[in-house]
Amino acid sequence: MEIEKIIKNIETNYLALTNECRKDLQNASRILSLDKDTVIVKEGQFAHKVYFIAEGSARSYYLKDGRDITDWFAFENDFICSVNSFFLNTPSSLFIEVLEPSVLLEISRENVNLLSDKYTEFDRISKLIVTNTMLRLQERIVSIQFETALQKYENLLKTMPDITQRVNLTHIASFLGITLETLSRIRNPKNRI
Amino acid sequence: MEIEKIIKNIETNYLALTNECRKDLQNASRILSLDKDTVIVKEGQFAHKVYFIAEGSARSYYLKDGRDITDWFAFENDFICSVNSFFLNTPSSLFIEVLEPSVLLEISRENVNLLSDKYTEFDRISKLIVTNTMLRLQERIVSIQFETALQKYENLLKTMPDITQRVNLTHIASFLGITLETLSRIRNPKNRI
DNA sequence: CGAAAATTTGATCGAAGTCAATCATTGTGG
DNA sequence: CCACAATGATTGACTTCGATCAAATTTTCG
Repeated sequence: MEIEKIIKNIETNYLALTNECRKDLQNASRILSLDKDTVIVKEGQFAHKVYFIAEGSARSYYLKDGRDITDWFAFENDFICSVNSFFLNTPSSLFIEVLEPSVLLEISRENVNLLSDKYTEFDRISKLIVTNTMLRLQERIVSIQFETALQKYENLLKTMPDITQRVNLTHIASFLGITLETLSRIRNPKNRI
Repeated sequence: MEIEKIIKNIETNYLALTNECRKDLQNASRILSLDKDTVIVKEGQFAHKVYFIAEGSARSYYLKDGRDITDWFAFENDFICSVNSFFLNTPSSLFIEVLEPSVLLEISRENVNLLSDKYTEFDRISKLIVTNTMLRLQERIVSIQFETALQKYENLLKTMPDITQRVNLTHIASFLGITLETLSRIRNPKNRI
């Protein structure tokens, strides 16, 4: 996939850019074509890049008492980064890995800031992403706090219907904050009655 | 409390402003002196104001199956707004009420946007607030998902040590996603052993 | 094909929820 | 300024959802 096409996708999914901004973004970006299971960010690293998923999928995860907990999934046209490291310039508490063969667009924080300062449209896009993320986190808190395991799962399927075909259940379970066993039982209609 | 003092507090807690920006902010703001229990935002309203707490405290809450669930607490030098309504211009899903006699600075979204466009420092402050909120939500998800009721409570006390003196336990319990009864048992050292 | 990984199924346990009653605190009107 | 509602918090008995531990089964892939 060529960089022009990817940037066009960003524009259709977020906001249109001026020609000049588009050109600058192109020069500030790098395409990564990655195999399944490639880890692109490790815990402890300073992770000052953000990734746009052109093709494939990725997840961020952390280790809590040795257990691998998925924090976030990203699919086509989503952005993903190590939030604390990218925004606070601290060592990453997250890992990020690609879940399928994927094509990503990588942009550094430095370039994001430069482009945001130079182009209002770009600043709008970056604000939009942060705001949307904040709102999704808000909704997720409500979901985690007051829904049963089944409701959480059904909720997830509403926003990401094909996730079970693309991501293994272990990751989905940890994302939902339930065990793999519970998720398995929930998915079996016999156990619902 | 005078508006100059309040804006000075915003500056010391966030970022310094130029004289011109400070003056514009002053003209764009309004002071509210409110009694305990005053509801300043109701569900269903378009709530395009953000409030800075100069004195006192406030909470946002929503009704889930008729139950009053606290979504967020704000104390001195915090900002609070109905996130979905302010950022997406949708009817508020939240109520906001003052928990103590309070002094708030009210600024409209329109003015926030005007000031952000005009002054880079102001834009930085607004980005800072959104980013910090996002990071706090992220941490809260981890806390909700993997901690026991006791750990959640102790966690809350770390970030807001005087909360139990200022907010009643019903609100604290719903904020933590536990029942009032559980919170009460947790707080009694006899039940810990 | 066979080993490793992923998922399902079963049995048991425990943290926190629910329902209900009691106790404590606050605040208002007579 | 007390009395007595009203609100807020505690305690108790019981239940339940989902966790844990363990084993079996299915799928994936070299």
